[in-house]
Amino acid sequence: MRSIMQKVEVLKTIAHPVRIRILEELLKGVKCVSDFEDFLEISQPNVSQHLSLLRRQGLIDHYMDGRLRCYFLKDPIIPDLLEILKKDYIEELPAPACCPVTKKGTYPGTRHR
Amino acid sequence: MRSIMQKVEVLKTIAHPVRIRILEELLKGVKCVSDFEDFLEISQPNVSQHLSLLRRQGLIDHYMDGRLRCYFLKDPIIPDLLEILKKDYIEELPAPACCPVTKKGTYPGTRHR
DNA sequence: TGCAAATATAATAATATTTGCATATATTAA
DNA sequence: TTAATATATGCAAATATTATTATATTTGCA
Repeated sequence: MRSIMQKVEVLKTIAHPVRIRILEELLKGVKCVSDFEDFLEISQPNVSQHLSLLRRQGLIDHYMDGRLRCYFLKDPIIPDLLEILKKDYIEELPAPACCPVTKKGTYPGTRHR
Repeated sequence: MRSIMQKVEVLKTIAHPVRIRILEELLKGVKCVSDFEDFLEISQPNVSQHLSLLRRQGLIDHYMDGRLRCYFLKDPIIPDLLEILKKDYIEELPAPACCPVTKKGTYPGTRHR
């Protein structure tokens, strides 16, 4: 099981527009740095920076393909997370029945919304 | 569908040790502020701060129960995300066959690991 | 009415993150 | 060997996040 801090690390690592797009792209298959450079329209050093953060966190890995570096997904949590983020949720969660007992005792409650 | 930026917002909001613990606790049921104060052993303003961020992002909501504020989960993505974070993954993802064609052409590749 | 409990808000200070830019390194091709 | 391509690294400026302290608001009750 991941510790709380490991969970936080994974989430923080993914929580960036460029990195989400990199991961979504890697879900489709292997890509090299210059592929991302075109696709994301950001500078090469910036692409490398994001890739190397993702790699440090163990979320992706790469192999050498001549002079290209081919990146691919490594941590199995990624496809699952991306799928949930893509999913359409229609309904909110059911609001709990009013009013469960809390530490301080129960009062007649009025719903906020 | 959530936009990229909405995905980033959700992830960033969850990516904090205190907020993960708040959400995990709310998964079990309704809790009021002072419950969290004891449970998390942080100051009341700090609890309120995290709760109000979670509420601003639409992840939780509350109702009044006398002078208590009872918080509960609202966004249905939360239980799904928490479940995935809890899950134990044994194996890494299978490494892709070496070497798919990339934009720049294919070279005889050597695996990095 | 007025007080106390529960909670929220605001301002601040400390810290962490992100970004852009310049430069360094490594490999290959000519 | 040199030029070109691919990638990595270091650093400073801009920005964001966090915890803390002080203060405000709301509610129930005496």
